[in-house]
Amino acid sequence: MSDYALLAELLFPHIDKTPEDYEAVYPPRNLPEGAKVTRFAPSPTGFMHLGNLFVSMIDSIAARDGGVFYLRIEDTDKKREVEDAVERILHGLAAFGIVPQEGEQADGGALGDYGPYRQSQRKDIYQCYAKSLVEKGLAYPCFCTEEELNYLRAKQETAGANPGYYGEWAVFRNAPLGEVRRRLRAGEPYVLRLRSDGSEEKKIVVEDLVKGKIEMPENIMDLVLLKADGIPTYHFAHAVDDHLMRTTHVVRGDEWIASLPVHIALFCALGFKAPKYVHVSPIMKTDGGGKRKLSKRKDPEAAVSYYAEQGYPKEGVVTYLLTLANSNFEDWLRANPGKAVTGFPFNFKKMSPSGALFDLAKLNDICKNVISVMTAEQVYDYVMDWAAQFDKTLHDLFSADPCYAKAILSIDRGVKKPRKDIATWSQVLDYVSYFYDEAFRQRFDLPENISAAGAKAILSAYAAVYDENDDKDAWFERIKALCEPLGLTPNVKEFKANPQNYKGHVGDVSTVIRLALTGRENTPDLYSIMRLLGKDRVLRRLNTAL
RNA sequence: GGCCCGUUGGUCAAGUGGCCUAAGACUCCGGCCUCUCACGCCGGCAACACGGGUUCGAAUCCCGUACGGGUCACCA
Repeated sequence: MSDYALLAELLFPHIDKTPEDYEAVYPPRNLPEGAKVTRFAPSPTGFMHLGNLFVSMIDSIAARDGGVFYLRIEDTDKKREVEDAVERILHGLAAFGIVPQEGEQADGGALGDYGPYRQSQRKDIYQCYAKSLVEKGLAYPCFCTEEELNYLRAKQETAGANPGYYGEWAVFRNAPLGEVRRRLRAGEPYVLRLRSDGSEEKKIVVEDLVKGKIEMPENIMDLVLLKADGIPTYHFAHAVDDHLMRTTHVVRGDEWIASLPVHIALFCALGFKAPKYVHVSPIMKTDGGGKRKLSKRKDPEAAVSYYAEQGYPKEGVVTYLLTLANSNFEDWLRANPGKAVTGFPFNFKKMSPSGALFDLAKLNDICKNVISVMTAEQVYDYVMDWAAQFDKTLHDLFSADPCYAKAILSIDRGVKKPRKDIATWSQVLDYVSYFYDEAFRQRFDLPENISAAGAKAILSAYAAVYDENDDKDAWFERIKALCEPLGLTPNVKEFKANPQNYKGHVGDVSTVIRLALTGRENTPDLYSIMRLLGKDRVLRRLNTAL
């Protein structure tokens, strides 16, 4: 038995499976040609960053056409773990219509044949591959303490060498078997390190699907594979899991690019074929003069939950994100109205290699468009869902009389040029408030060109002739008829041509009425509003406005 | 500092050597429509980071500079 084999047995006596056993348990997936296997692999902190949503969305859309998108929990760092994290992650995704077909579930179970999907439950698998690496002389135990590592770094600094555990500096790289055995017997803690055979002179080349060709020096670090507690580092788990779970495309933030040499080295040492990499740029925001990544600590809009709370329609957020991912998405949407987003021919290569600035104005515009083409019924349902959780006042108002609520939402909806007033559900209460006596605050801010007496005259004259049975034309005729006795003109064009001849025009009349009925100068179509308000409310407001 | 990535209007971006007098969308500003507002329509402001090459010809290819970002853990 070789020293390596001896060492492997010494380190992992309890591991009796071989990599071949696992290969048999997790065979290549039987999928249609070209189908992609993607995964979302968060650590269970429970916090969903906008970037996480962005990546998951890409994962999920890439796995269409017979592929698989699964959720894997990377809980190799117990310090960061949070209760209920998986549930929160799944909720965060589902709120935007993203549902992994496979992987960890909220109830602690899992879907799929390639599990467990929680890294803390895969210890034996990692150790099996670690053992095989030791047998091949590609990994070894290192007994350095934190202090020793600090000392090493200090020494490298004074020597002008690059810091790190590598080459000549790797103290346990060639430790004799006897010493290892002695330390092991003494119960000294150790980590397992890769015995790197890389050379700085040589390059690795990775064809990234968004960044293109990336060339970097080979890895020379004897990086940690297994931590002192026997749990793998991200790098080692990535190689083992993505191979065994047969991931074809790894979509992740581009902060991982720097680790590419390490990952390539690991896939190579383990004898695996590396997946395709899709390194996406972070979503940025401006800060002072420059731009920076959306920060979990400083920016509330970095959290996916923010959009739910603010009441952004999920389709709007997804559309915006998709626009950032593939800028032709908006054009496609316009050309294919009503089609499900899953029909969009998403393309990794159309993703921008540089980071996009988050643009709230654009998001709002998209959301307004999205909501404007919904039916009143749909809007009502969404609003109720949102209000149930975030706005009791609105929820009470809307549930008291659903028909009335839907009638309000129907104004200028379902026509060729629908109104676009609403960007978020949280704006709905303000939008509809004057339809409800409970929420209506009567106030009358006199427009500049109208006197209090003039306004009063208009209101009383109108109250005298108002007829709730008028159709729209009759209604407008009645308002126009009010003009001349009061020194105004019903003809706006005429007014514009000879403003000196009149005190105002019919627009001023309707503005005064509008003000009395709604408390604001700008609203949707007044006639529709009055029909909904009904005779009693109209007359009461007309009479009490001033 | 080493290594890597990026850089077209205020923002997202099209563009893969001649079709670029550089598209479209958002924002902003005019105007039209109009009972107000919104919608819609018409129009406008506004960009290839800089310097060298290669080429008949460069936003596009190469080199350098500047600026921005990332990364150098027993975190992911």
